[in-house]
Amino acid sequence: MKVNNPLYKKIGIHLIASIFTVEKGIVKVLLVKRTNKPYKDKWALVGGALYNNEDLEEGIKREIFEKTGIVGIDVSIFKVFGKIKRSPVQRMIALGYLGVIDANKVNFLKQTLKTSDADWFALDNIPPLAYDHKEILDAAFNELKNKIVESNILQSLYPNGFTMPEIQKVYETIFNKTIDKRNFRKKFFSLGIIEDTNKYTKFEGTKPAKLYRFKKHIKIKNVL
Amino acid sequence: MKVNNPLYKKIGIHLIASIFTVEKGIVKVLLVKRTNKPYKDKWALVGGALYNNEDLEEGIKREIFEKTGIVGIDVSIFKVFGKIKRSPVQRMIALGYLGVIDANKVNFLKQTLKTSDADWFALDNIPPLAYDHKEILDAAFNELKNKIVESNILQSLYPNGFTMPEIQKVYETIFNKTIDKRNFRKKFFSLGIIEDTNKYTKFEGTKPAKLYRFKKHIKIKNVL
DNA sequence: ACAAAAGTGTTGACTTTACACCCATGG
DNA sequence: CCATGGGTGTAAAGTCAACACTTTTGT
Repeated sequence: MKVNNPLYKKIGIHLIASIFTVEKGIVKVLLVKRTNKPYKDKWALVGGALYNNEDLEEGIKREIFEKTGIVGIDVSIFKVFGKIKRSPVQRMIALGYLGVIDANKVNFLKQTLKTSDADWFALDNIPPLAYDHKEILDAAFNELKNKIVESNILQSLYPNGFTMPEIQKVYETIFNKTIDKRNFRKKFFSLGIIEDTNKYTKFEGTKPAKLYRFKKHIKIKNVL
Repeated sequence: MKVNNPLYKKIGIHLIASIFTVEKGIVKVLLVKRTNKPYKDKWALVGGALYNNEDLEEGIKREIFEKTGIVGIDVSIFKVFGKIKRSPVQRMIALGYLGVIDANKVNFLKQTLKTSDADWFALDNIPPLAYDHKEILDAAFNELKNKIVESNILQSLYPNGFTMPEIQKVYETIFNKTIDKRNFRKKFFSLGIIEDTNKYTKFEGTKPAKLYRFKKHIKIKNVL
């Protein structure tokens, strides 16, 4: 069978990742500078167009690799952006992806075939972005706030475990408010997504802090 | 600018709606029988391919109209289905939509240019479906259970208001369990999405039941 | 007057929030 | 010995689940 109706042609899929990190009380997102038209020399979220011979997951990972050199990052889809003119070239539907990594444990390329620069940007200091990427970024940050409550999305920030004070600070940063430490511990532990190691390490204080880690497999809560 | 990379071509978007109704304690979904290849003469969810000159919302409404004659139905996107071989014709990404209407207040066409039949099917009596529509339907029903908890998605079932006993029955049907009526009233009212009318009507009993209605503007929590 | 469904409150279990002091370590 | 952040419990308020009787109407 062949597709003949011209209205069905010339549609593409953008896979666009908002990759966040949290550092010293600041949430940052990874942006790259484009070298190609359209939006040449503009900053943009990491991503690009899906190939017709790859699955979505493959596609977003390939795009992240091509534009940053980063491999092994977990991202998940959270929203669809479909306005007719969101791309000036041809009709493109964007699938928004969300991920979190530790800026200190990842190396990314400053330049690739399609980018001339890459960097972390604090959310209150975002330069003008290509396409509708600002809208996508805002939606992604909003989704991040939902996701950290009952998932292990922060696991990639702490592959080797974390202390309560430090992860509490991440929550406080993302939610932009302070949380009582006794209540935070009780709640966070009772979610059942973390477990005790028997190690200790230091965060900000002089007293060693207990090290926790995310459980490997988190069961997703069903409404029913 | 032109798109040259052949890997970017030959991708299309399916817009696929799972349209539910609830009747006499049974949840049903609207299916249509296809007259075109592929999956000729198979039952399918309502939907089709997006045109490159229409917004997503326009597209799904056009598809619903073309395949059923129904207008004015509200649907919202809930998930993306992107496996490479989900369509045998060419690469298609499906956007899954979800809606609810009252089967008694809507008329749909048994035949259209692209369908030879249409009907409501109880969820435990679904025929073999085209494409991956069974998977889409299952995901949609699951999403329906989430959505009815904190949205006015059932509004279309009751444009003129509803009584507590009748809407409780809808909840019990969808969740397939009984609910204490005192607790149901308290919870449902406290959600803040409905309001009192001062009318009364009859449901199953002889005693008139108070009529409630959904508030006009509820912000709906979308998963996607 | 009776059948059938509508309507209404209270209690105990559990969850969430607010709040203050001692502990371990490095300098 | 003191400064710094790490670590801990309890009580009050709010939320959720279980449970039984009275009211209104049609026949």
